[in-house]
Amino acid sequence: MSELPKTFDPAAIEQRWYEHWEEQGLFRPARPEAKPWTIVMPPPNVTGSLHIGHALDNTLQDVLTRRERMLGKDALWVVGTDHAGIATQMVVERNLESQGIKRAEIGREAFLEHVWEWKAQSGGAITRQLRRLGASCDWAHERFTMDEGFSRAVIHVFVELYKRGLLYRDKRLVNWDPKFQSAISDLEVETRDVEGKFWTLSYPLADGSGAIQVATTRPETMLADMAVAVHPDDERYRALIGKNIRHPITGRLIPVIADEHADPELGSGAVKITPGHDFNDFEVGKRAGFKPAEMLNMFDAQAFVVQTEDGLVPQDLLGLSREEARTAVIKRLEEEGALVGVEHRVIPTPFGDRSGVVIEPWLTDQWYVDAAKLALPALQAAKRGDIRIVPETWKKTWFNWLENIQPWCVSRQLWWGHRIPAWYAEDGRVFVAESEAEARAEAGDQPLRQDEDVLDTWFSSALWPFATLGWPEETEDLRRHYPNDVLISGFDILFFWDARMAMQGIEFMGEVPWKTLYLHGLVRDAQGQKMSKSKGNTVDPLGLIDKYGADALRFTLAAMESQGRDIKLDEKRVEGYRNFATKLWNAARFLQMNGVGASESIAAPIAEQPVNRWIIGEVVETLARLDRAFDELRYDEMADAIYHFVWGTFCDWYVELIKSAFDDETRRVAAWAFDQILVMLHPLMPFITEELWHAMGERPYDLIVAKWPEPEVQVDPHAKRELDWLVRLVGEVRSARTELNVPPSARLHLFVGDASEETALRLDRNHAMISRLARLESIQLSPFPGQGAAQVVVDEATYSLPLEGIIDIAAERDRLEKGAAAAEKERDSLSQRLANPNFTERAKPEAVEKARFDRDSKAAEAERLRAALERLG
RNA sequence: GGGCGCGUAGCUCAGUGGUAGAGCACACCCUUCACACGGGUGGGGUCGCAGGUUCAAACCCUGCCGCGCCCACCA
Repeated sequence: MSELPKTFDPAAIEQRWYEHWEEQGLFRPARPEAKPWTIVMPPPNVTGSLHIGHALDNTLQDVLTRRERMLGKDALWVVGTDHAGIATQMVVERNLESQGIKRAEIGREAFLEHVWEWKAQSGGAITRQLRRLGASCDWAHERFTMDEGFSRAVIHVFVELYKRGLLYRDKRLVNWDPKFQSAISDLEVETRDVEGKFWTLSYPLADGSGAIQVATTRPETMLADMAVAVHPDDERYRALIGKNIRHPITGRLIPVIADEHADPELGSGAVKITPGHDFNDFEVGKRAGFKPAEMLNMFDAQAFVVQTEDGLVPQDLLGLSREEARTAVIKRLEEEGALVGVEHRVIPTPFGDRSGVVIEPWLTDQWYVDAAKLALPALQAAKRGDIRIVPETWKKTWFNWLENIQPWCVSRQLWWGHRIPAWYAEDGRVFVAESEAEARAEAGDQPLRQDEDVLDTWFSSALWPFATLGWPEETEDLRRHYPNDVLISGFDILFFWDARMAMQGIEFMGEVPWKTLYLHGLVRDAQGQKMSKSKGNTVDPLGLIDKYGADALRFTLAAMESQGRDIKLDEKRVEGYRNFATKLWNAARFLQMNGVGASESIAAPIAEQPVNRWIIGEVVETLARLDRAFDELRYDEMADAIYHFVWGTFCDWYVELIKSAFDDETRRVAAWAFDQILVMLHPLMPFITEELWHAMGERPYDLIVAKWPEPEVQVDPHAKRELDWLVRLVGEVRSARTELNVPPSARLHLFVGDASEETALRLDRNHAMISRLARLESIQLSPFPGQGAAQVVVDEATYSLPLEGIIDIAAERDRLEKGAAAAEKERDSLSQRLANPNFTERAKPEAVEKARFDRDSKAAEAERLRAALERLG
């Protein structure tokens, strides 16, 4: 046992304990016989740094993991990092550019070397930061989405999906990011409203018989127009269907076609069709018989105007950006008198979520996963309950998304990532294989060229729950730890990651990846604003850890985590829980000073004294609350249960009470109860609890691997009632003292009237404690004979506190009057209810019974208070 | 246009059918021998609005108002 310093300094203990746990292998002690329990950490970006969202996510995971470990299970928390294709490539590219190095100039291999170098340099940051938070993951088996084994799994999945017909190459419109010059998936597109214009243009009929008006928000794409569509039922245009239009700028002859896409209600009812640059028009174009390969394209990869296949784009427009082209096109139309009208309008516009530039629908060859086929089992799994989704409200979102899922574009025109295992022969044939050798074996003797593209980062991270366990090898870990027990993630990656994991997990493992999916909200600032670097309102979790300790931050995040709601983080809360840690620290100091050490037994000690029997019962009840909160994944409830027990029950009452009676029994019970606190609090506050665990005495093992309590003892109802009475009595006396302005230092005599035998016994048993807490000089079992006393009523008895002339009679009368009136009001309202036959006949008998009991006790209390008023004179 | 959620004490949030809760903030008192990062006592809410169901509604139902998020191709 070591003596504790006066104040708790988290910085002094956190690193020491973390290193100890890790060095001793305590995050995953060998437990081959134990029941496995598994969770995988959403892999953070390898070159990223810990933000408050990570802190929340990983706190929630660590809390569960630590408890499961204490429950004796083989608790495995898989940890690793993600190569984060676009994000990482972007950072490295920017770094190189600041040194004047261009990616395109140095080439693929040299660039990748730079990325690996950057990974080596900055890749450890986030894992070091996770350690500071106290994350007890299995570092010994840390993974990376581009490590050798994982990459093998990724390639294997690609090839398998291809063989199963679930993955294919296709030419169609994709969301093209002109900044990254890569395709991105639907999910990476963010639609934002932008102030724009809505132009109405006049397209002349080729035969000179008139013109059709069309409207557009993107006039520049008219350079690739291939038709004008009208609704087949639209009488106004029926005669024009099949006629040609001479395009006002290119002179291209384009047909007027009939298609239901044209909405007669909108604009003129006629719409220009640009299949190569608009998703709707692409479909219309296909219906009109255009093959994707024939669709006109007028942009290069950076969205600058290029010549169309038919060579009809005027020379002066070539090389312009989208914005310049728009201006130029409008100017020309104006000059030709083809511009009919302009109105201002809010245009929903697609942006790349990372690049922030406007996304261009662009015609390219890409690899697609048949997501609809993979989604079906994931959908059913949640419907059947094989995946329990918490909070349940997300179920509907899950269904809705999976039911309407579109093909998933998985190829990216990047260099950093898993290169697509497809090889092209000169004759155009494609060979998908796990290695070039295999492809060559299939292709025979001819030159092969590997696909230049890499896979979407999420394609690989979707395999996280099983590829980290050794798949496709049939390892022991895989057998024991798949499916995982829980997945904890922010709802912002529900589609990106969670749903894809479910899809891939079921496809390749035949089972859901996890039994429970817990979704938490976003961490916002104290004003409820989304945190962002540009707004400058981010909260640095490491700064908070420096200032208040990791335990305080963890406790705050858990306490504020309530059923997936967003968290408004206020530093005051962190401060408050730091204070809580200090409170616990000082309770430990107090116990130490009074000869309380480590408990000799795990089982609750035998106790005679009510105060000790009571606190044992309170531990048992707190444990039950805590276990329930864990079952329901209610982190706020976990925090609330332990916080109120430690501060409100243990420190405020038990410790205060036992100050007057430190005997051996009390020492044993206090030691046991405090040990239970350390165990129960450990998942939330691992550092301080481990420190105190050892500070309290010699231990055969560390707290991190201590046994989670099992409720072996019963609550003693007698002790509970007795202490409840004691707390109320002390409270009443304190309240009277304060309200009558009795100096805190004054010690009063207490006279007790109408005490039952039980009350007399209780007063006798707890004499010292009551006197101490209520600051009494004496307690006498007889009514106060004189006048001028403050009086309080607790149950059947009336207690008088003579104040020898210092009492303010008027104040005391007010106080008693207020109490009596309150009791009478409640009595009357209950009487009224009981007088209603509808209530007594239809309400549940227990409710009626309770109402009667409450009415009677309120009536009695009112009577006693009235009597006290009488006595006051 | 669809879907989800929120509106309870000054602030942040629990509470989901039986007499309104917590933390912080606020007021007053206290250098009581673990702790002022503390102790004691107290003030403060017609539970967004309006209907309905029920013996009984903050809680269930309907509508409305306000706020937020997600999904969706209105040219």
